[in-house]
Amino acid sequence: MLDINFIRNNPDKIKQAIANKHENAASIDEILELDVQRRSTIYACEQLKSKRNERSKAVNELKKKGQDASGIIEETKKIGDEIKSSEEKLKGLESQMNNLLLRIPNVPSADTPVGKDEKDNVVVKTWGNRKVFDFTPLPHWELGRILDILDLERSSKISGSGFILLKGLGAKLERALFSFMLDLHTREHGYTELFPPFLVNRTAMTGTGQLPKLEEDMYRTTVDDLFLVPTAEVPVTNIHRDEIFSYKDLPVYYTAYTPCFRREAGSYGKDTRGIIRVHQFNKVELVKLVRPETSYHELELLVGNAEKVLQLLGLEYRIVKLCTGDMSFAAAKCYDIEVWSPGLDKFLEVSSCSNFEDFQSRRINVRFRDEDGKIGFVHTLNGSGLALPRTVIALLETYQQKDGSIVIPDVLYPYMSGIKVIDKKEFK
RNA sequence: GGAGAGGUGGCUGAGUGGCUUAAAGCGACGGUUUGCUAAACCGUUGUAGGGACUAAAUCCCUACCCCGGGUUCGAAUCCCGGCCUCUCCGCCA
Repeated sequence: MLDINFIRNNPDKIKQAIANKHENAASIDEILELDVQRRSTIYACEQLKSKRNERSKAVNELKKKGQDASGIIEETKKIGDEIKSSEEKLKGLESQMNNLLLRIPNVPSADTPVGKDEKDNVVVKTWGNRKVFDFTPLPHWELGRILDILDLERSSKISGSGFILLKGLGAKLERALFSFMLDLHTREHGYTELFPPFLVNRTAMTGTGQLPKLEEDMYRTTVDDLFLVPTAEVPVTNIHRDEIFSYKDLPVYYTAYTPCFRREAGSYGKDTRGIIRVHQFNKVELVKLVRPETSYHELELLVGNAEKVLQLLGLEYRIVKLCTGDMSFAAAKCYDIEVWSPGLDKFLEVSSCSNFEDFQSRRINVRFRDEDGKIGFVHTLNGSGLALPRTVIALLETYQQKDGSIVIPDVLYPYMSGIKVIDKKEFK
């Protein structure tokens, strides 16, 4: 959520930013109009309350002296009625304004390229060499079928399409990967590991910005109005809601593994083969709460932490700076990390690392007190470190051999009980 | 799920309708004293919104004792609803 004072002082800047994100800017003028009404109503209402407080004291004085106060009481009753109607009016104005404010996207950072869609993103880095095969590399779903580690026919039997059933060493590889990632981020990168709830309430979902805009993309339990987490960002960022940090306690680095649940409404027919786009997947998330002046530096560090996973796994990737049109609702700046898939012959997004500045912290009311005792909103950041299915795709496809077996990268040996190759018994 | 108890400032904890501007203590911060530390003593101590002006400082007002309603001239206090915590019982991995 943007600061109403900021909107009041920079309406044109914000309208431009919204246009660059391809969202509807019409509500800015409406918000400003509501704000004027709101403030004059507050003023009127507080004048009345002040008057009432004065009268009540006078009643008490008279009663103490044993005098009759019925005149003042009658008069003050009327003030009470006026206050009530004034408060109702104010409540209406505030909820209208708030509803509009919650739907205003964040303003992109100054160095974010202005653009329409993913074609206008800018590649800022590439890492690793293109793997050369002396045979035609298979896509992961073929490898998964041959090795009997991925069974999409049976997962659709129990859940439907877009759900993954891993078997044998495929299941073990999944567990190995997120354990490896968590250990890397906690041991080498200074993150504290969390294991949060997978169901969260509506307030948490609104705090990080998934609601109200993306409700149709979330799985919701109707009886209790709880949502299955679409990313660990939601529970983790919301942990410190309504808290004030001491400057001594910042920055805060959290990492968490969770499954992620997404209905992917509106993306039917896209990436339907294999496990490129699924309704449930595993992910290790990185979340930071930092001082505002450090947040852009922290974003670079966070991207580096996520990259490290791919470097250690020896997988080719590139980093893309997203343009205004391709960026998410809440982000001010965003890098995507894309891993190379030899079987699909394209890059796949495995991480999206964003600085939200104070957009989320305003919604969830997370602040800090600096050395001078001044209070301000923290900046929040997050990024995947990494999302599992596409990492698995790249790993299987990159390390496949002619007979379909998979060579495990050595950093994973300890997590695979020393197993170095996934192969089908028939190949032995 | 049943029965009971509770939710007050950074923390502990008083407070049964106006003498509360929320007591007291602890902590934190500042000062005095001190070779240093400690102790003692003195002082300070929340958040948000609105206004005085354009900004900062300052001042004034309003709100906030879990949340939302209600009663009342007046609510931390009384009433109703909700959420959460604790204890016991039941059920359960």
